[in-house]
Amino acid sequence: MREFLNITKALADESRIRVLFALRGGELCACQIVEFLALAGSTVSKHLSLLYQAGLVTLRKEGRWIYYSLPGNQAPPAVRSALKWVFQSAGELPRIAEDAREMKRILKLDPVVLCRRQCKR
Amino acid sequence: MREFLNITKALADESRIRVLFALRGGELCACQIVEFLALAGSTVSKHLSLLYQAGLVTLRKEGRWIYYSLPGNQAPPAVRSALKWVFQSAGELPRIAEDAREMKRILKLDPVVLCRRQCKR
DNA sequence: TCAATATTTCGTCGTAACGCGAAATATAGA
DNA sequence: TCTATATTTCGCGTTACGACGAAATATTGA
Repeated sequence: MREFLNITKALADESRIRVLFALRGGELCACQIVEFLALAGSTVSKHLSLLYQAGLVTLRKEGRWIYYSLPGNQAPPAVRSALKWVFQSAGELPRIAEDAREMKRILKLDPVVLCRRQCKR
Repeated sequence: MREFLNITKALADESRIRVLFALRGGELCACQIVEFLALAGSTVSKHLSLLYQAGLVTLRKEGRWIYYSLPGNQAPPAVRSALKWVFQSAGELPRIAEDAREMKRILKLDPVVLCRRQCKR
């Protein structure tokens, strides 16, 4: 039950839903997600941690970057079906469409530049 | 987005998930759900209100009783698929199995007796 | 109409969640 | 080794949520 509620609680926040959709385009490093959500790095880190604990995202460390992505077929059935449900049910929402456009902009930027800009603050 | 989050937020609580499963056996009046959750009537009312606002349950008033049930095929797709997901993903949890046994006990009782008992408190 | 009763709404309290900035951790490269 | 940088952890304020009891609302039946 705890595990199942970890999933539902992780899904009960707009920022985290938006991250899941953003990851549909492929893996993203933390600094790209910070830029995308336009929240403090520490806040985004917490959101990603909750998604990770629920099993809704996986991560890959490469040097000092951490790349997040959606889990593959090895994920538990509850996670797989949760993601399937979210993508089917919320995929047409206006906010998600806007986010997709914003994501295109971010992907054109160099992650190195993003990180530097965020550290400056 | 608001509507979608109403659903995910409604699912992010153990009591409300348990109610959804309880309703799989058919409609229940509020006093039966109070007995089932073993919480204050006002608390249960709030839970049911959240589920109702999310569209995850429907209600039917009959005299001074209010019967809650799962929505039928007229429910929006997001709601239908949410319920399908919940029932598939959490159906095997131990807590849900215990609840099913407890529900059998409650169904043997007369709702009138339950209500009277709760009003006495 | 009046009393009983089924359910909700209101006011309050304690706890959990979201937000931030500052400090801590970890890695890369000079 | 030392510095820059990418990310997380920590501490704290504010807001949201779940719990309760008391009061309010609505309906039935005497």
